[in-house]
Amino acid sequence: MKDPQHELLVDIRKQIALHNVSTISELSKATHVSFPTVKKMIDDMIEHGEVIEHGQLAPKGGRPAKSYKYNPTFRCCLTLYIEASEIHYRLIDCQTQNVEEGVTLVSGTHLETLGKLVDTFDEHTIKIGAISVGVAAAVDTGRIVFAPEYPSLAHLDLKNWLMERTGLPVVIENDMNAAVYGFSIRDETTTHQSIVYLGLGKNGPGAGILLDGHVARGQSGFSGEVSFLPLYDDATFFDRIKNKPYGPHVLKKEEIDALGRLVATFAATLNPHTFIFSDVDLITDDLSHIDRACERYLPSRHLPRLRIGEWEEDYFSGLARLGIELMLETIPRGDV
Amino acid sequence: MKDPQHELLVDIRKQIALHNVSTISELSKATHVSFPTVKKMIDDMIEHGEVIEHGQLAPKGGRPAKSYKYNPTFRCCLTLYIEASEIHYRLIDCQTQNVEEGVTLVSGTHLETLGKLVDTFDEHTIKIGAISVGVAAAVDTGRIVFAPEYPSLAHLDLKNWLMERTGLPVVIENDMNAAVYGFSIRDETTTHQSIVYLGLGKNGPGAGILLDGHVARGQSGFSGEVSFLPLYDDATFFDRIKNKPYGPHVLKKEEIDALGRLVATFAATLNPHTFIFSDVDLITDDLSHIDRACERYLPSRHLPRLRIGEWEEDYFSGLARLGIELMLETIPRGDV
DNA sequence: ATAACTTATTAAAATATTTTAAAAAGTGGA
DNA sequence: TCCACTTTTTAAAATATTTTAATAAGTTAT
Repeated sequence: MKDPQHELLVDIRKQIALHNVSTISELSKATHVSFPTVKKMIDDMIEHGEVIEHGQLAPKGGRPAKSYKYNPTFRCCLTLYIEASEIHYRLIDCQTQNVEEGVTLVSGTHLETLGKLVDTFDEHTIKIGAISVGVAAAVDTGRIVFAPEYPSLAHLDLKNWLMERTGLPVVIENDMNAAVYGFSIRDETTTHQSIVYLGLGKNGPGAGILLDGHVARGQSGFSGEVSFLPLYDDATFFDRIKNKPYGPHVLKKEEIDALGRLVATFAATLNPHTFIFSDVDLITDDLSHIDRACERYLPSRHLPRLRIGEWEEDYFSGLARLGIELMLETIPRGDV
Repeated sequence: MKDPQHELLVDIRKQIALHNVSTISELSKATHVSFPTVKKMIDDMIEHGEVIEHGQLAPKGGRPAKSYKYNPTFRCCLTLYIEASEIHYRLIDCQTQNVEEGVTLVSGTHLETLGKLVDTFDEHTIKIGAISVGVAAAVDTGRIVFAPEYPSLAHLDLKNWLMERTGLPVVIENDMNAAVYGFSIRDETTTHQSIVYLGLGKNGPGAGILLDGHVARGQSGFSGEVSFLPLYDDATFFDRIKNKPYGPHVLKKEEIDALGRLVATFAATLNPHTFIFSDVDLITDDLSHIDRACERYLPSRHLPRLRIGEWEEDYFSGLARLGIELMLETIPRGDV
C-alpha cells in the first residue's frame, strides 16, 4: 500500500490528467523527480494505453519538447446528484468532457432509483473507474448523517452500499461542499484562496467553506449551517430570508441587510477572499446592494469579493473532480 | 535547496525533537523510510552531537530497541512577546524546557528595547538557533501591517529587521494565532481539531482560528476580528463587551448573551471542536452560563466544547513551537 | 549559410534506498 | 534449562533515482 513508486505514478497521473502538465520537463519539475525517472514512468503508461503522445510543443528557443496527454477514453467517471424528485447524472472522461448526460425521475425510494440508474451503466461499453455522488445532506465519511430531503437515505452508509452494488470506488459529498470545491477548480485564480459558497435552498440555506483548497467539515458536520446565525435581537438569518420565494426576484430591504450581515460575519471571522451566491438565488445586480449593506458593518478593504456562481456547473465540476481524483488514485496496479 | 536527503534529515529531526519518537523502528515508520536509511542518518547526527543515545526501551517480547533523544543543549531558541509596556522572554531548549526567563520594561521605542534585549543574547554562552516573536498586531509574512498598540512597529518588516540585526532565522506571529497554536500543542487530544481561541484584550477582542493544525489567516489578515460582528439590531459584539473591566469579574447578563452569540456564530459557520476563552478574561464558572446562552440559538450537540486556556503558557508554547520548528529546519548542512 | 546558443532527450556512471537474509538479544512456556 | 517465538540490528544484494556527460534538434544573429 505504501509503495513510493506507486505514489509517484499517481502523482504523475494527476499532473497530466488534472493540471494539463504535458511535457516531461514540466512533469519533472512538478513532481520533484528527475527527468529519466519520469520518462520511464511515461513509457510504461503509454504501453498500457493510459497516456498518448500528442505531437510537439511550440519551441521557445531550443529543441521542441514532446507533448503527452492522458488518454481520455482510458476510463470514465460517473457523476450524479440527488434531488427531492430527480437524479441528474453525467458521464465524463478524464478531461472532464461530457460523454453522456441525463435526468432520471425518482420513482419509489431514492435508493431504488439510484440503484437502477447505476445498474444501467454496468452493461455500458465504456469502462467506468469511479462514481461520485452529491446530496443535499450532511455526510460523514460516506455515511448520510442528516437528510431532511430524502427519508430513505437517512443514516445510510451510502458509500459502502454503492461500492458493494457496483464494485467501484465511490465518493459521497454534500452539495455545498461540492459546489465550492467545483467553483475553485473552474476559476483557477481562486486556487489558494478561502471561499464561501452560499445556497439559499428549498429547505433552508447552507454554505460550503473552502480553505486553501480544503473543505472545512467541522466537528459534527454542522459547518455552514448559517440558518442559525443570531444576527438580530430576536431573529436569525433564516428568519429574515425564509419568506423569500424560490429563485431570483427583487430583493427586499430586509433580505439585503440579512445577506450583508451574513457576509460581514464571515469577513470578521474567516476573512475569506471570495463569497459566492448561486445563480439559482440571485442575479448580478443584487451584489452591489449586498456589498453596500456590508460596508455598514466593516471596512470595505476587508470584505470578500462577491460573485454569482453557476450552480449546476459548479456542483458538477466539484463532483467530477472528486470522482476523477478517486479514480486516478485507485487504478489497480495490474492495469499499469 | 530541494535536496531530498536534507528533507529527510529535517523530518527525522522533528520526529525526535518534537514528537518524542525515540527508536529507529518508530522513526522508520513515521518517516516512511527504511530502517537502514534512518540508522545511517542517526549515526551521522550522533557524530555531530545533535542526537544522543539514551539507553534501552522496556522490551515487549523481543530484542529491546535502543532509544535515542535529541541533545537538548545542541541549540536553544529565544521566544518573546511584546506588550504595550513590557517584553516577556524565555530561552528554551529543544525539548521546550525553560533555560532562562524574564521581563524587560519598554524604555524608548519598542524597537529600541527589542534591539537591546536581543543583543544581550549575542554574547551568551548558549548557542541560539532561532528567534520567535509574538505581537498584538496583524502580521503578514513577517511584516507588521496593523499595530494600534505600538506605533514604532507599524508597517515595519520586523522579521527582516531582526534577521539582519542578529543573523538568526526569525518568525513573527500574531498573539491569538500563537496562542491557539500553542493550546493545540499543549493538549494533544486536540491535534486534528478545529479550534477558536478568544482574547478580549485591552484594545478590543481578537480570535485565533486553527483548522486541522493550520492557522487561518484570511484574505487581508483580518481573520478573527470579531469586534465587528453584527449580533444585534443596532450593536456589534464589541459594543456589548467594551465596558467590561479588564480581567475576570462577574459577568453581566448582556455580556453572557454576547459571548453566547459569538460562540453560536462560530458553531454555525466553522462548527469547531473547541472554543477557548483566556484565564485573563474569564473563570471556569462563566463557561456554563455561556453554554446555556448558546443553547438558545442552536442544538447543543453542535456546540463546541468550551474551555479556559492558560493564556501566557499557551502563548509561549505556540511561540516556542514556531521557533523550534524554524530552528530545526534551518540548521545549516555544515553542522551536520 | 553557418556559428553560437537554447532546450530536450538519451545513455552511462554514481548514489541512495529498499529488500532480503542472517545474526543478535530478549521473553515465555514445556 | 532449553526451545520456540518476537523484535531489533547488521550486512549484503537488488532496485531505484539522480547526476553527469554526450547527443539531438531546434532558434537566432552575423
